[in-house]
Amino acid sequence: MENDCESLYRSRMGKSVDTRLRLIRAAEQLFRVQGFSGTGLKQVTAEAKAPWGSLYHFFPAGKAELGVEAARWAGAYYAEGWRRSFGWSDVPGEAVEQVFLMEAKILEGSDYRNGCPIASTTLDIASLDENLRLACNEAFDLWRAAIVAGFDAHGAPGEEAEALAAFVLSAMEGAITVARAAKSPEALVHTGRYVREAVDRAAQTWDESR
Amino acid sequence: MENDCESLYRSRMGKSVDTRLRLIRAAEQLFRVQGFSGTGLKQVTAEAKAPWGSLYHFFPAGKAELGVEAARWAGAYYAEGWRRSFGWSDVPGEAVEQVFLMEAKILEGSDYRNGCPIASTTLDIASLDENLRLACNEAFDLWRAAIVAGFDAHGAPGEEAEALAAFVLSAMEGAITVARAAKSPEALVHTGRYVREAVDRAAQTWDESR
DNA sequence: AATGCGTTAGATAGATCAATCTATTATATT
DNA sequence: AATATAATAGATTGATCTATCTAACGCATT
Repeated sequence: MENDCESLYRSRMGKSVDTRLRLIRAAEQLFRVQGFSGTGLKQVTAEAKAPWGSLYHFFPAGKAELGVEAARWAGAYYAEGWRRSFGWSDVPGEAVEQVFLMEAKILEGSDYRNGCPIASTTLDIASLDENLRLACNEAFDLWRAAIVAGFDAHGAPGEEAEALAAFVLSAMEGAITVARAAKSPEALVHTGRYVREAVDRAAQTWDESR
Repeated sequence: MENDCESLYRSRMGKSVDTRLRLIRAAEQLFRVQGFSGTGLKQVTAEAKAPWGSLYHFFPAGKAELGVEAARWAGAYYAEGWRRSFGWSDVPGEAVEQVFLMEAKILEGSDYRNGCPIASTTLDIASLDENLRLACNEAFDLWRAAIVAGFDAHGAPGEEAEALAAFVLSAMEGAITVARAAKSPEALVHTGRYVREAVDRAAQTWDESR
């Protein structure tokens, strides 16, 4: 419903959407580095090169609303990343491990600052703001669904695909956290290997001829 | 060095250590619920029922120092928990899965507020304060070492024990995060099961007769 | 040209933040 | 008992935070 309004809105207006999107993306990037609570709105407008007045023009409910939109944006964007990753290999375990290794590269390339905006927002605010918690959960759910779809395409039974995807997503999120604390890719590399083995083993029982 | 000073200090003084420890524990608990940046020092003193002046008496460097001590306390405390958990079962995979299920109970019993103080501090501040990052990393390292010791006791080769422990720890941290966003134990239950299977499979190759 | 609306612009308020400061109370040692 | 030091107590400061407010600007359509 709101999405329909939004896309209609976007098709009519031009420049303003840029500002709105720049604010969302700046928030999302800052939340990755320093969390939701650690990020000030002044900093968001500065990073987005957006005027202060525009922030409350586009997000009348303030920081919480911006957080929800940042979570939605990250949810949709990285779900697409997961979808693409399953095209990297016909072996689902291999594709999943590649995501871990790619994430390790991203962390290394950003001095371990470029983490997950959903995880940091969840740990900061999920217990205090129900709307933000739901937005974070929906982002995780989109990612989980993308992983499930990747397993489904290889004939995985629905229930196993769901459980396995929850495991893959959890392992990824935790490995990012541990790797950031250590400033080392080790957690991602080791976790990625064990996750791949688990996926490969599960995939052996799947019916590829479906 | 500082630890020697501290224990000497503690053996002489009585009540003050209570206050100091109450501040650390209050900080640790608040960081779990709402993260490092989301927690105000006023709130810490209120929760600890400690006078404001005592905070800067015991932690002259302020919030960062309190965060380091909270991370150290959590590191030592939960390392002991991991150590105990390996006494719960002779099968290491079973013991590890029990930790996942116990964590699920802790989350359920706290309305999914009682998360990991190290993870939330890492995602909030690890990129901005090197001392805090190191303290978080040391906490994760203590936990990882405790898990390694559990595997070693079953004859695991050192290198495999290290990698497997990094995987177990990452999966646990991520599952807590995802479970909190969902307000559901599912991520912990599913992740715990796949982690147990991975540990069991690895343990089959270990020499129990050492 | 005039009108209307979306957007920009930034000053400002009011609350809260971390941190500093002085003074008082409690405790241990001499 | 006297002294020194640790700990308590809380007022206060200056910075920063979120949010509100008014005014101006840009750009359509009329």
